[in-house]
Amino acid sequence: MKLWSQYFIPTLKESPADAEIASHKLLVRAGLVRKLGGGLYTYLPLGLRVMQKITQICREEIERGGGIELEMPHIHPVENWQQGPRWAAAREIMFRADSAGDGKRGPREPEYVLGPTHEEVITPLVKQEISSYRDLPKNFFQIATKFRNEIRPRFGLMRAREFVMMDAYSFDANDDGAIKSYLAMKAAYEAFFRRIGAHAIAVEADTGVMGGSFSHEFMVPAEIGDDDVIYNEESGYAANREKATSALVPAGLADAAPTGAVEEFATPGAVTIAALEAAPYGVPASQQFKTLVYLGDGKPFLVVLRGCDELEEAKLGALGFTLVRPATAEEIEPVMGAKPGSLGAVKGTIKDGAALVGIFADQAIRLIGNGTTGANKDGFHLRNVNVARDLAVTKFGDFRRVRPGEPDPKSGQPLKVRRGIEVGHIFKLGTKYAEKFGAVYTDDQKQSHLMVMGCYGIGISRTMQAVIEQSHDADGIVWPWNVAPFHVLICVLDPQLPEMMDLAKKLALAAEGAGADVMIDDRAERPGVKFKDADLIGIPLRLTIGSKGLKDGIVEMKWRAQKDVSKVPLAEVEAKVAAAVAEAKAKAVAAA
RNA sequence: CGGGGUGUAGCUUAGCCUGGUAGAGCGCCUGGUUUGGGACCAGGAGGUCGUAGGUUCGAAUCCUAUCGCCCCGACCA
Repeated sequence: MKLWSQYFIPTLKESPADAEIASHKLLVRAGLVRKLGGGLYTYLPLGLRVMQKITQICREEIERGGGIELEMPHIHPVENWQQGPRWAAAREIMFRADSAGDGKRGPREPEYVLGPTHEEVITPLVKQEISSYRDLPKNFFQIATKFRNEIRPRFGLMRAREFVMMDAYSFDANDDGAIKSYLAMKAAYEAFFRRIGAHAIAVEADTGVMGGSFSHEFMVPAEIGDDDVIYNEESGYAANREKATSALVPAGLADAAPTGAVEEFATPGAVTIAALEAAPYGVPASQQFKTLVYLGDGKPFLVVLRGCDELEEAKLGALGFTLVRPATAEEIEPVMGAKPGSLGAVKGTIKDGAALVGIFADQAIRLIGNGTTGANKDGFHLRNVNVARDLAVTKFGDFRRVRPGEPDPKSGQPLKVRRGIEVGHIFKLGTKYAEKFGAVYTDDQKQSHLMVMGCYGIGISRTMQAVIEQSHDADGIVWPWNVAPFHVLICVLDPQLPEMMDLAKKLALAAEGAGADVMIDDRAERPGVKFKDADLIGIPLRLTIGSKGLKDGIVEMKWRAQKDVSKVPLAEVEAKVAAAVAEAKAKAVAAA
């Protein structure tokens, strides 16, 4: 048991000026964290306890899912990253770990970076240590601090420059094994989030800079989340907006027949979809082709969409480029022969078609059939452009952003959208890293093969805040039992009376005997202050010992999540407290 | 990095427009009265007004630069 007066819980009546959302305010007000600088936080004793509880549950579940714990350095030789597949893309977010000495060593290139994640460390390690199929599969994990120079830290621990993450890396002999490892981790994640009392849902996600073949994000639904989840409850479909697709284009859609010859017409000054929709042209956006020019690793390519659709840039990741960005107007004209606003992908109209590495069309343009597009000649457009006959499409794909209300790819029912906080992510990586680092093993036929990898992350510190975001009320935090910094708070209203403190300690022992962490509020504060603080820090079970109750021979027992107070006769209180703790514990286990 | 906002005591802030040398509440310290939902009274400590220039007899206030922080966007656990 701990005595509040001997502990350190600096609660605040007012919210800090720089906190905007409930969970961020409560983190600070309840004395869980304090800010050092942008995206940098001290975990105060109470916050650290919560982190430790989450960490321990995470450790147990990942181990159950096949993980083996180790710990890697936070400082990485830059060579590891240069050798890996994503140095160009990832270096932006990495901190350099230069010497902060007196400068006598002289300026030098960064030789070290602070680890934002550890594929570049674990893969060489496994390459060095494992070379036989007999030693596979293996799944290594750690729970440690990560460093990312986020362009914009946000919302307290939600996006910090330094944060605690569980990261795991699986190595399998083949694809089947990798899928098995992936599914085991998915199950471990689900168990973890259930146990800590967070309602997280697995959604299909884009693989981003990690690369790899498929992935799921674990999202805690919350208004303040950074991500949009596209979902349908009945069918169970759920995907990150970046990845989400819909059944907008029917599976058996036949190509539309041409309606006439392609015809050029003058459109002076009309360089937007909206301008062509307006008089005198009157072409609905849904009948226009939108042609965008991008650079993939420096080489131009086109993306063609319906005029009414938005490009989902993340989906361009499927094209296999390392770095993708929109081309500038200066880069576009020499290739296309026109400025943005008059661009199109009609065969024979592109000035330097040979420069293009591809023309990628969203499949939804097939719904247009015959439409209007730019002529690659400033001030002119083409009509009667037939998708099958006239467009020089290299490949059709899914590049548009899905909108709510479109048919669910699983059931055809309308899709919905809601915000979520990403608290975990699992990737099936494939052999991308194994290739770069030469992680190979020998099978029972003396043949060499690349290991097939997966990687997995849970934002521990972010999860702590997500739990608060999901579980609080107007008075403060309402901790789920399994992550509460303490389970039982005993408020002693007259701590100067030894008999009250004796009773408090007796009850504390009873609660501890039943498996609870107990805090006694023995501060010389007025009752109102203690009750307000108790609600604020959100301890699940509160016992109140005061002269008023003792006169009637009772102790009060109140659950943080409920309104009613029960009065327990002194003769029964030890047993009742122990029973309440045992019951809460059992409930928390049953939920998991 | 683009757009917007903000910086005054440990915290929340007033004052700034219209320049005259900083005020409140909370917290803290002392004493007293209180004691079941953030008590009251009296006294007290605590501020180079983010920083650096400039204008002016005089700058928290006006101008310039710079830094920090917050929000929106692109990226991520």
